[in-house]
Amino acid sequence: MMIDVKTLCLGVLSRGDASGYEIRKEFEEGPLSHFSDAGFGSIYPALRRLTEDGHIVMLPHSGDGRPDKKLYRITPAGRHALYQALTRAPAPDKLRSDLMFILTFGHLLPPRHLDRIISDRISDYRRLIATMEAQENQVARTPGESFVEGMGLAIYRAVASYLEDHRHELVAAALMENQVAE
Amino acid sequence: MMIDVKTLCLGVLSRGDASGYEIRKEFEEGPLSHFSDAGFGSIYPALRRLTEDGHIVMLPHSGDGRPDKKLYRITPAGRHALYQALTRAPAPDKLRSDLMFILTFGHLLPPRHLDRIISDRISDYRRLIATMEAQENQVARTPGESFVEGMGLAIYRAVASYLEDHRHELVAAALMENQVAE
DNA sequence: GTCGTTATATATCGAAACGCTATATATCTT
DNA sequence: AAGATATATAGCGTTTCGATATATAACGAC
Repeated sequence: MMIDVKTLCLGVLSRGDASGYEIRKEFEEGPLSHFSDAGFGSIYPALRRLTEDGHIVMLPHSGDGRPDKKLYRITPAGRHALYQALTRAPAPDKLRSDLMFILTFGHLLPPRHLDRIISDRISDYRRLIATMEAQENQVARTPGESFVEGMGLAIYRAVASYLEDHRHELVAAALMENQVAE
Repeated sequence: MMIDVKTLCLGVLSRGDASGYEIRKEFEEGPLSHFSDAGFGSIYPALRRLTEDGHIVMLPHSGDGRPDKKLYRITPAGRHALYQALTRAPAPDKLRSDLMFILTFGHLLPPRHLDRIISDRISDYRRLIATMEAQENQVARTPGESFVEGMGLAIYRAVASYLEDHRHELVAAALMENQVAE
């Protein structure tokens, strides 16, 4: 059974107080962004449930900045719940990939479309890899964060390289299928 | 916006008639298993919606075997809907990984637990890679299927190799953290 | 200073999916 | 024959998704 959004939020809050919006930002840009995702529609209900569970508390308003901003802090009970989750056996990873689904039928598609989506995805990954490499020694990271950042990089490199090395095979199959159809 | 379970089912049915259970089996064992997943709780409602949409039809009972078995067939309208989805730009891939979440905090965990979950995951991947490699020339595949199978293999190899090459770094950090705590 | 744009911030909603359970039939093994 | 496993459909409460709504603060251009 996979780690749920409540636990993901506890993970973010274990590193410091945060608002719902800031937690969402962590999922988009922080160390968690490579392997987690959660939208507002799940974060806010999760924060409410965590508050009811006593795993987090909402801090009193600081009086400066945004009057509507709610800051949350993890409690000792929340740290314990997080630790329980971290010392359990991990569920298998789950990947959802439109690209791979589309490429399964790639030989049946217009070669131009096929070539475009592969090119675009290679560009996306190469850009992301360059950004991560540029940040590699600029950002303070824990050993764990460095480890998974490296792991994410290894995955992105493998995918980009595979697409670069093998794209011509699939595009050729699409061209041949195209000729057979004519 | 990601490809939904309806479209995934159309993809399976585009290769031949199938029951709900058989579609689920494709997500578990077939070419789709590396990058898609859908449980019965989403497949059956999706099949019902696809039937209402006119994208699939339920075949008359064959009279032999299971009396409760419902076989579905894709319609021309269903093929068109699938084609529309396949010629759209793919959404970014989404990975959910308990392992990477746990490893983010790995240096804070008991080194024995850490070592165990990494070892287990390496074994899982090495076993999966061996199975895929053994099947590589035994199973009839379309060019698209071969392409994404190779892509899946490249990812699994990258992850297994990274874990093998770098595990000692994280375990050492956990041991040091352990000593500091004592 | 004003106005428009962008960022920050919380919350909600309908639809879809998740994870599990229930029930039933067929097939296989002992 | 009995028990275990595989095949088969379906449902259910909970969670998540993806989008939208509303509001305030900050920023940039003029």
